[in-house]
Amino acid sequence: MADRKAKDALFGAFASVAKALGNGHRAEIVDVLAQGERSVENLADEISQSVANTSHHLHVLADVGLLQTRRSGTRVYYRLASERVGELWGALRDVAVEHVAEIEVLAEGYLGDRDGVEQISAEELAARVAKGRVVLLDVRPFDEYAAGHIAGARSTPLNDLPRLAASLPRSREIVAYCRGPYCVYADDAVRLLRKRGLRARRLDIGYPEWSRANLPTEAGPQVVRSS
Amino acid sequence: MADRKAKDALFGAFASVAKALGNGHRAEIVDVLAQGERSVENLADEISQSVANTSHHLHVLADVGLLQTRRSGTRVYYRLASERVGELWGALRDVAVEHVAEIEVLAEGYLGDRDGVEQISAEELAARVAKGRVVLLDVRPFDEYAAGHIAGARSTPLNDLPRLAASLPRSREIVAYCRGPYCVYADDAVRLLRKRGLRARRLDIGYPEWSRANLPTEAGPQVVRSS
DNA sequence: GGTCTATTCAAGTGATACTTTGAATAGCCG
DNA sequence: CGGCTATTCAAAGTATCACTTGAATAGACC
Repeated sequence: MADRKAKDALFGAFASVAKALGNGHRAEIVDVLAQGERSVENLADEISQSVANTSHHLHVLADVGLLQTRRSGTRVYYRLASERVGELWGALRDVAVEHVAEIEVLAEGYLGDRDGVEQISAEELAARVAKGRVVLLDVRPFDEYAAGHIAGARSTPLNDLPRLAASLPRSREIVAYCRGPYCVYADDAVRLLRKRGLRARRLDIGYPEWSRANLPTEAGPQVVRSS
Repeated sequence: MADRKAKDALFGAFASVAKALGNGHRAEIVDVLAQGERSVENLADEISQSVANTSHHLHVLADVGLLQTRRSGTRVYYRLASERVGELWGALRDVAVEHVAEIEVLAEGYLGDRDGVEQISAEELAARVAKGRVVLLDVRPFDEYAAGHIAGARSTPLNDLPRLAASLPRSREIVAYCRGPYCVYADDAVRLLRKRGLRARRLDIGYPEWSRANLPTEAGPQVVRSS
């Protein structure tokens, strides 16, 4: 084949995208950015890295085109370059969960024992929300809620949950959701609510997956901020 | 956060899948295996690498769980661990095409000038096949055709095409397809047919994408082998 | 000018990735 | 069993890259 070199170059370019995602910190960055844009400092804090190092990783992702930036005053905000990048991240995570043996163990190590954290599927939740049978709590930080949330959800950041738990109805089931299937927030929320005797489950996916499935969403602080 | 280490480990495991795909040769291997299982020797030949090196790369992919093997006599056959791996590869390629700037150039370098290689979308083809308006040619190697092909397609490996071109009808449009949107076979076929004055276009995707879209397929050499 | 944020640079650290070679293994065939 | 083939393994060679840190710089705002 005369064009072996050209073929290698083309597939090398395809592989460059995978290479950019092939680092734990960068994977985490993409996971966070799937919730919405973030400043460098904010991201650095989220992934527990120095600003310089975070900036470096952001450039690796931006150089292959996975991220875009916006400047506002002294801050630079990064976001996923398109919806498809979020889909790719989701596909990558799903394949990892299905095929990487140790993930089950690592997930339990991070999320804790999931006995007692019952899950509810997106289909079932969608049906129940439509019938008004469920109190739906978005337990992510408020900014992420404001950037977009499941239709009908109420913002209840994890910090505020202990205070607000008393006001939740005992007669209806409570469902909590957060960033994704491997985010701790909803698990923690469910454990807290159950300890107080409330009926609570967590959605088995997060907001980005819900949104990508074209299920109903809203944006902006339309529901009263819990503060 | 007390569980920073656990979180790093979990996301590191997610990233390990991307790392495995982060090499041109391995990306090419996955692309080939999306057509069906292959022996090591066969793959080595396809990607123009030594058997030992190919075996090494196969193990990298198999170690993270992306591939599975089957032994038959003295040969070992590798295949994608699941349909989802093929989807992941497709998502990766799509994101690369959309966001990696140089891919357009590299693709032209490999596929050649695509003026004169008109494309047809899957939707349009599906409609036309249903109405019998199209002669559909699978220009991949026969084994891949036998493993699965678009319903109604005829196997016409590129090598055999010059000989068979004369028997193709001038009254109907001819559509060729192959392994994927960045496979040369269909482009070469269209150029050859056009040179002979036939009306030919290429499908803008390949068999794996068609199959994943749940469009009609068949398996086995049901249509007479062109040989 | 002073402050804040982000980027860049230089440097250290450590290691990893890819390929080739030659030998070893495992199964087939006569 | 002995010879054959296909694949794997181990080791070595090669090259280079990846990640992190701390300090310097640049740009924007007040």
